[in-house]
Amino acid sequence: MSEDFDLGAFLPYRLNRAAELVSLRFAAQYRARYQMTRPEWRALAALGFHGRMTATEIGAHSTMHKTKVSRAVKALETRRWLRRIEDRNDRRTEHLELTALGLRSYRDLAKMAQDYEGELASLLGAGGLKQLERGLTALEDAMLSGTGDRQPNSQSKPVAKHGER
Amino acid sequence: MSEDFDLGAFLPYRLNRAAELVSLRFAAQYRARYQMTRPEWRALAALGFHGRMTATEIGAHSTMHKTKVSRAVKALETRRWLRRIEDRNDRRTEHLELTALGLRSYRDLAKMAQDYEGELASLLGAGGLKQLERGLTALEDAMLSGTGDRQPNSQSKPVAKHGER
DNA sequence: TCGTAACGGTTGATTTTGCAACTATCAAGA
DNA sequence: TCTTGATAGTTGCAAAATCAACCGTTACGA
Repeated sequence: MSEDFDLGAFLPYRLNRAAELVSLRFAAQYRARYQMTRPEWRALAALGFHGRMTATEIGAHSTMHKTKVSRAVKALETRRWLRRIEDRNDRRTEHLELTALGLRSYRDLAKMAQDYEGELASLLGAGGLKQLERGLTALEDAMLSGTGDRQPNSQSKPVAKHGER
Repeated sequence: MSEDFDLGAFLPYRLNRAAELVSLRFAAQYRARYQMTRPEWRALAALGFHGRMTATEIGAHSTMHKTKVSRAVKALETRRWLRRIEDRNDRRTEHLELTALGLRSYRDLAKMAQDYEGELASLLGAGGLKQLERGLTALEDAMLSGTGDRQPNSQSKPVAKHGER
């Protein structure tokens, strides 16, 4: 059966699995506490951590598609956790900023995140954690700078479907 | 703003990002070549690699929800890439097996996967790869054995037999 | 040998996503 | 000024993921 391809060792497979295991557990926490979705938490975290930023910046930062960001922002706005501030020089963009309410929630969630991180760290042990972090750093560097953009077209027959324009 | 929580270093965040970057690029390949979805590729890979197995086993292995597996299997069956084999002792379960056609596609895809893995490895460098792998192993061990909790499945199973490696 | 609970798997409804097309704005030329 | 082409962000819609209920079957204790 197995020829020489080892599925269990295949990096995308392992990474996905790991990411799922790690983030689902945390997602369950903020979901239970605030009924918030993952994109919402991500946007909130970005804003809380970096302070005022635009939707596009949030997207770039958290690798979320702009529609996801748009909807997450709308949801947070509805909760009155953030407000939009227009740019005087460019009326297309809007700067986003957490309200006091939003900031409070952010702090609470950041605390939870830290706790969770500590939990993970102790589960992993110092050695495992360090290796994982280094490995991830290497990967990030490789993926982002190594090949420039993110259009996947290395080898393989393209059967381009949509696309023109 | 930032207090002491560092979003950019938050493990779930980094892992998700990494997993996305790595698997999306590969997903684009098999999608372009065979018009197949991620669950389909996963099911195919599991079957191709492990040989005959049941839908539940596939799910346990690839951490896919049973409905996802069910639909992926149906799709693969429609393509005539797999066949169902009934169990003589238990008429609820069905064993799944790739057809010759399915096996051929699996081999082709496994080849692509290997190529991709090689590409990743060279991007990462020997050191980075090794660290990432070790870190992932540590994480897997920690998450799976460290705390018995499993996914939020309505019908959870008693600790899947992860003969994994 | 019932009755009940659990299991393997499927289906339909609901929610979430991703893509494409759209609005509105800006910027640079001709 | 009038085009043409980007850019920021939103929205409609179709594909995909999730959830809950379901069917037929099996396991097991009373």
